[in-house]
Amino acid sequence: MTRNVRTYDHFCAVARALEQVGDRWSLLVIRDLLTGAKRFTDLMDRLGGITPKTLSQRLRELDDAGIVTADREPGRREVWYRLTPAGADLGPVIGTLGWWGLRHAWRWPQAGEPLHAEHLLGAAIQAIDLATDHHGPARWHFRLDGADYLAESDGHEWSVTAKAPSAPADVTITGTAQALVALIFAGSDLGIDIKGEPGAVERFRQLIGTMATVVHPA
Amino acid sequence: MTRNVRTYDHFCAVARALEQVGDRWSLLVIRDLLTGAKRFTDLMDRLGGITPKTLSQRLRELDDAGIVTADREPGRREVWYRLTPAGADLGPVIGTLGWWGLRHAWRWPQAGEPLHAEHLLGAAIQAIDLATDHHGPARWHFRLDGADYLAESDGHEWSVTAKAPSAPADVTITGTAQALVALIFAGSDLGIDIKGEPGAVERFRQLIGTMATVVHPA
DNA sequence: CTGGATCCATGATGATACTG
DNA sequence: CAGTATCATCATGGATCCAG
Repeated sequence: MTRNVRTYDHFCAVARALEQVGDRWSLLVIRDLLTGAKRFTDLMDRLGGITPKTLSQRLRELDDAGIVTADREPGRREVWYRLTPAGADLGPVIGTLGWWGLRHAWRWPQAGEPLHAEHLLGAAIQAIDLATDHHGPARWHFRLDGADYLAESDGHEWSVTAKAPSAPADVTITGTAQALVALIFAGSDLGIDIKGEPGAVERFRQLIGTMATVVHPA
Repeated sequence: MTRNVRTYDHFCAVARALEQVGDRWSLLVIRDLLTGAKRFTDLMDRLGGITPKTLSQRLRELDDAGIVTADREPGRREVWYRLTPAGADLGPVIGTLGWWGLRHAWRWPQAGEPLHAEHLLGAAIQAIDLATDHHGPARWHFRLDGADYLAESDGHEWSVTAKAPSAPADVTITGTAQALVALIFAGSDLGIDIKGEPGAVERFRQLIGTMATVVHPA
């Protein structure tokens, strides 16, 4: 199988970018690597519906393009895929795409549709960043479905990382991704535990509902 | 032929957005409509390599998605395609994609590669916006290969429109797109005529070369 | 001449099963 | 765990043709 070298042959930066990341699934692979390195099967889990053939092909193409690298260590079975600096620079592309999708192509969770916490958190953070005037620092530790996520802002830029915080967070949220949807869209605390200083918890509660206010349900 | 309903079935704003605009050519159609309404054959010209079948299919899909509308007037042969407000909201997506492409996937113009002035201008404006600290207003009128373009900034946001300015511009640049490439990348004035107040012309000259400084040639 | 539609060839993707 | 092999299907490209 040779590299998919389908090009547009336009003298245009947008076309050049799409030649690298415009194939089906490519940007979703990058989306899932933005929160940290993942193994092949981690990606298979999150990219519900992709076939192993397509995933390995995309990873190889992204590697060739200098967007992804594969960490292989002798004596270890696992291969960890992570973004290169050029790959990490695609963050704003995913960000603007998600922001548009949130406002113009949203749909309520469908029956049987996989619900991954980090996809939800990515959209929530994007909505807070672009639709509120909150620009203070924040560190929120989510423990959802048994996995840890750290959402933090330095006052300018937000990030979501799939790991437990090394230093204590302002707010710790424990529960399921499903229950977090209910908190965001209905303000319901059912199945969610929120801990932290009263002021920080209050700020979190105010901000986390932002996503519900910008969605244009289809 | 039925609508291409291929979905990802992820509960994720990025995936939802890609279901609407992730098909091959879709974002390039939108790129070319960002500078103003175009006819079918205008788009065929700019989207070098697309087949009429694919273009009409994409336009129909984007229409169904509420991103594009077709203006048909009785007694007029032409159909003018333009972006809806939701379509215009994709501007930042094209912008970040082009900005990434400029830095990480640039390539010098290839022999026989079509060179369209508006694609060049879009990238130049993006580079000036993100790589300089120039945030004053500007109005530049380009007349390239016989077509008019207005690039303007209100001090916050840049835009490129494929039309002659209604009010006088600060600077008027006349020549070919090919010669503009030489100006940007080599500082060469050959084949380019620049008119305007000395201060405005000087600012233009300083800024227009920005693109050359951020490119990472492949 | 614009705005497509049609036919066929090819190549990309999907489904399923299987392996080092 | 990290893929590959095989087969089926569907989207896209190339060329051509046609209606208003």
